[in-house]
Amino acid sequence: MALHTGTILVADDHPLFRMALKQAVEQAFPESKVKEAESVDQLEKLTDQGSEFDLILLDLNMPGAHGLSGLIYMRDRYQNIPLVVVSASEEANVIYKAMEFGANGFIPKSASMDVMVEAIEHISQGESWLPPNIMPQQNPLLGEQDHDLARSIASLTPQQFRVLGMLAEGQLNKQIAYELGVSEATIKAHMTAIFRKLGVRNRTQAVIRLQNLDVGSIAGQVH
Amino acid sequence: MALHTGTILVADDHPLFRMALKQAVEQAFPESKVKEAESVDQLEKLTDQGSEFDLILLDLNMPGAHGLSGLIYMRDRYQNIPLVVVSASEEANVIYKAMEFGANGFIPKSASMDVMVEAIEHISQGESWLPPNIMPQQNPLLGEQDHDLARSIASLTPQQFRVLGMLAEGQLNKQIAYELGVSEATIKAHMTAIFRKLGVRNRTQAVIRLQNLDVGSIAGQVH
DNA sequence: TCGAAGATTCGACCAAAGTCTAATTCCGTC
DNA sequence: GACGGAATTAGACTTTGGTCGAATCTTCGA
Repeated sequence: MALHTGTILVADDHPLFRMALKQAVEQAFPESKVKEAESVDQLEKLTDQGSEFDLILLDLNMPGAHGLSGLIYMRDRYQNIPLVVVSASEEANVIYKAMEFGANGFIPKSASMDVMVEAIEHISQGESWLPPNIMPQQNPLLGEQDHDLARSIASLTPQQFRVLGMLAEGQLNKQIAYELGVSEATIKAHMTAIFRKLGVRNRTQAVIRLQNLDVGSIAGQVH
Repeated sequence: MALHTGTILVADDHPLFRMALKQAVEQAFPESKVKEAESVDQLEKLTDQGSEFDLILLDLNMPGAHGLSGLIYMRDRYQNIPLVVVSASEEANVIYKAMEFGANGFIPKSASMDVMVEAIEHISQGESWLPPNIMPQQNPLLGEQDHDLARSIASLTPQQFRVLGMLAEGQLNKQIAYELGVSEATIKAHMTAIFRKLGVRNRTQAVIRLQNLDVGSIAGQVH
């Protein structure tokens, strides 16, 4: 694993913040190359074109990454690459869950440049990193069904994950088909496949199942 | 407002915990009458039959109360009655939101009997009450759209709120119709009315809109 | 007591969602 | 370079969802 250099990917849809992250990376590793992506689609294009990365900084609020499901999906696709979650949220709950879903670190967007540099240095050395005020969580927050759901999401194909994301935004099959440039019949076929993998019967239940990821124990489990 | 006595309603689906709450109430106010309900439906039956209460202890995980939406709905229906949220969740976020949505107090289920008694005493005197480790929140957590949504939920009729709850569990119109003993056409009509009030076009968007209540800023707002 | 407004109910009709089958393309392996 | 399996695509068909108009029922105040 690259200790001093390598190619680092910054995936965030906010241009200013992407720039700040890039600077932090370059300060920590002057020799490193930094590439940028402003959506999950762009990120996948880069890797499809053969780009290889030694570290990914991932914003969970970015287009295409829908909360923790984006992390789960990415974690499975790039298993050997350290993955750092960058997020505006500083909820302890979210941070713990991100780590349990396999993030190598968590950098809050409110962090100072120095802290970001420090975090990146730690993580690139194979250590994990958490915000200073956050204690490492001992007892797992996630239950068996959470991991089931994670496995389901990880098993989605790229196109299916894209479709699921648009479903989670409440779009109609017709709209999704138009945006992806395929027929409505195709989207329906993807939907059926997604429902099978998530273990639900229809789109409403799919959305409910997904929301349990982020909400978790707050509102109690649905029987 | 009854300072020393009155009728108090304990609404919780867990029998053991209902008993514990009842004891706490009787210890705080030996003169008081305690009535019990194990679902929102039962609670509404009691008030429909003319019962009047001076304080309601409400569990948000109870059947029929779907998270914070249950609080919003109840708060609007019984505006002059102090409403205390009792919940297994101790997330600061949830507590603050509950208070912003008009709860008069928040009692975590992990609290000791003494603490519960103290909380009930405070609230019955018109004061608010929070768990000891929770600081009163200064800046509002909720945005304008949250209050819009709250107004929408408050404007639902009892039957519509029931239907919305079952929708949020992922049930089909057919199933909801069967459970409520009406025709499927009726449920569809309720759905249309609910969508209008929530400002959405279909059931999937309705579920998404509701989830923003509980999740709030955790995963960021949808475009 | 008599409306008036809202709540609840329902049937008919149209739109959207979901399933099944199957063709085509893509990718890694032998 | 051919083969096999998975992904993507799509058409035909069935089921579910959603809107409209309208009939009862309730409730509350004139």
